Order: sequence, then C-alpha cells, then structure tokens
Amino acid sequence: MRSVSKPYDQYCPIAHALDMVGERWSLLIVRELLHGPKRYTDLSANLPGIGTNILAARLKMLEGCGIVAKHRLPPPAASQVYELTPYGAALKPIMRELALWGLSSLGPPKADEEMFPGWLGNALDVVFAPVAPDGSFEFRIAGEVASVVGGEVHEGPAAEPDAVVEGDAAGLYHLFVDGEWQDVTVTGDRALLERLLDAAATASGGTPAFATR
Amino acid sequence: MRSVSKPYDQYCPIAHALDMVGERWSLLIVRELLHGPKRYTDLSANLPGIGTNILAARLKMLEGCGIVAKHRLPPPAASQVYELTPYGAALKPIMRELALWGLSSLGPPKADEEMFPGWLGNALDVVFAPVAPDGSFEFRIAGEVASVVGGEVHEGPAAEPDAVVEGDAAGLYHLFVDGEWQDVTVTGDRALLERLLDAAATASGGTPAFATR
DNA sequence: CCGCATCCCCAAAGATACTG
DNA sequence: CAGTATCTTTGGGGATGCGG
Repeated sequence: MRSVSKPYDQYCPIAHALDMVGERWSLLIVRELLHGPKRYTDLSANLPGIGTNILAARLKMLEGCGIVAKHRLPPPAASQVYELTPYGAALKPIMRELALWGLSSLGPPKADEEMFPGWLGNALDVVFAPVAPDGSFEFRIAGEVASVVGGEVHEGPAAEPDAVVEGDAAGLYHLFVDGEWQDVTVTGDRALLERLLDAAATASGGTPAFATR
Repeated sequence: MRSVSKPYDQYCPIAHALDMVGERWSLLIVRELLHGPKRYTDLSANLPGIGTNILAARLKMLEGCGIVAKHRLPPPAASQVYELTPYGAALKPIMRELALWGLSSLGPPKADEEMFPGWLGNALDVVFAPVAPDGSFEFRIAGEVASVVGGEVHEGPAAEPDAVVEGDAAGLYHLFVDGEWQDVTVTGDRALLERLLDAAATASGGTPAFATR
C-alpha cells in the first residue's frame, strides 16, 4: 500500500480512509471514474485547475491503494484508461451521501456556472441509480442526454422511456430539491417519476437530507 | 457562507461538499464532535499534530459553513465548547460509510498504535449506534469503557448490560471484522451481540464492506 | 496528440512562542 | 484556557519540456 506523505498517524478507520482519499482532488477523480473508465486526458479535461503533475501523483496514489487500476486498451486503440477497482467502487455509497449532503446547501445553478461534460450521467448515477425503481427514465438537460434504465445509467436517450424530463440545470435542481415541477417539461408517467424522486430524496437514514439545515 | 481559499469552482454537490469539509483535518474535527460537544483544548489533544493555528482556522471555517457552533457553557463553567449543528450532524452517515470502507483495509492494530482518549465511544457511535438492536451492550476495551443502550452510546459502563465484551483493541477488531470470538471475553447474551455485529457489518448497500476488496 | 516529468513560485500546513 | 503571531517547510498550481 502506497502511503501518503503526511499520514494522520492515528489508528482510526476514518483517518486511514482520509490517508487514502483525503488529499485534494482525490475524491473528484473517483467521482469522474464512478460511471466508467476514463483516459488521463479526459480526466484532466473534466477537472479544471488540477495541474498535470497533481493528477499523475493522485492516480499513482490511488493505484497504490488499490482504488483505481490502469489498463491498456486492446489494439487498435493504443491508449490506456483508468478505472475503479471493486474496492474503489465501494466508495460509491459514500459519494452518494456526500453529494446529497452537499446538495442541501448548494443552491440552484447560476447562469454562468460551468458544467463539465458528462455531469448529467454522473449526477444520475450517484443520486438516482442506487434507488431507482423499475422503469426507464430519460433526462434531456442543458444539452446533455442521459437515461436511467432498470437502475443502470447510460449516456444518451432511452429506447422506450416511461418518462422524459426536459429542461435546464436549474429546472432539474428545483424539481429534485424543492419538488417544483414547473421549471421542467415532463412527459410520460409522472407518478413513476415521482417515485424515483421520492426514493432519491430519502437518504439512507429515512430523512431527506435537505431538511437537516 | 465562509468560502475556502481554493474552491474547486465546479457546480457539483460533491465538489461543494469538499469545499466545506475536504481540507486536511476538517473531517477528523467532525469525527471528534460526532458524539458530543468538546472544548478547544480537548480537540487539540485528540488530534495529534494538528497545530493550534490550523485547528482555529478549521473551526472558523466549519462555523462559517454552519457545520459547528460555538457555545459558552453556563456559569460556573466559564469555558466554551464546539458542537455540531444539525447540518453538521447530518455528516454522520457519511462518516459511518467512510469508517466501514476504511476499516476494510486498515488491518488489526499493532501493539504500538496510539489510541486517543474516547476512541471507543467514537467507534461505537459511528459503527454500531445507527443500527443497534434493542438491548444494552457494554464494551471494556484496552482500558476504555463505553456502552450502547437502545441505540445510544454512553461513556462508561451500562446499568444492566445484556452483553459485555472485554478485551483489547485487536480482539475487538477480529471480533467485528473477521467474526472471530476467541480474542475477547464475552459474557451475557451472545446471540444478541451477534445480531449487533451482523447489523453493523451490513453496510447500507446490503454487502459487508469487508468483502469488497 | 497522449501521458506524464520537471521546474518555479506561492499559498497552506507544521512547529513553536507568545498573549488576553 | 483559547487562541494569535511568527517562522519555516512542504505541497499545490501553472507553465513547459519531452519521449512514445
């Protein structure tokens, strides 16, 4: 196991976890890899401001801890990709809780907020996928299209969606956080979509994370 | 809301969460406050290596984010304490997941590992309290004594414990992680204790965190 | 182009001394 | 007790270089 340069030096599972993924950028790299392998350059592009040396160092660290693995794609794609190991993928529930907790004080997106490519699939994967009821949902938000089918998230449209949500990022925010439907266009099975939203808003404890502040 | 000096500048709930609690030491301070208010000096004592300026800066940051609050104790105790707000206490499920994830690669304690005071109550609070069945459990581990009664954790012994676990830190580790009972002394209702262990080992997803690597 | 390694500079973290 | 002030060290951000 590769060790961080400044470990906390406490025998504590939380301190140990933070020694592995507590450094700056580490969990955002994990976030990028949550729904599929990515190349070094794509990681760099989706993490504005990271600096190539830091990205390389973090990847080496995560690899040393058994959280990510580096694979060489079969020819003719002569590039290499990073992907989460099962141990790294076990961080998903943590990312989900962290996202719900952060969302409760994030506020709606401003018009000038920069959205990185793939954010919608990312959001669906973290927030909806683990609790999605049977059915297929398609989201068309701010130019991105992604769908949740049987608890699996895919980039792009669904084949025969039971419900389609269309709008911008602020509309999706108000739909999910505030339960306001007027800022998005919903077609199809509204009741099923409502079940999805309710399931997602109910964090593991049974209390909506948004009611805690 | 107080802002971190180097924000990630992404509209993403995870990035926003990390802007609040992602800096070094922040989550360990939250850990210290998880099961009750503490004074500045006690925080400093339980976080070896933190440096007083960093502790002061982090507390100010956490206070500005609405995660901790500073209270002055009523006379004659003329001191002040820090405690989690409801918003800060909502981090508990995250800390629990993080602890279970970290525990799966932590390994048993070495003989020379330093244990900070209150670690046992902390561990019980994070790992057992949210899932504890009815009943009262008393733990006497490595000089510390704490108990779980009706899902609540208290420092010190239980009044009429249904089960008592006695031993050292390594024994508790092997009991919980490996399911080996021979390194601790258990008296009372072993079946009830087993239910507690099973409930705790089963993380939110239904899979024991320890099987993922 | 992709995947880093190197270099420089500044800001944050560590250590210690000191003060209301 | 509860921090602030100061100094040193180190990690991070940004630009650039360089082999494959």
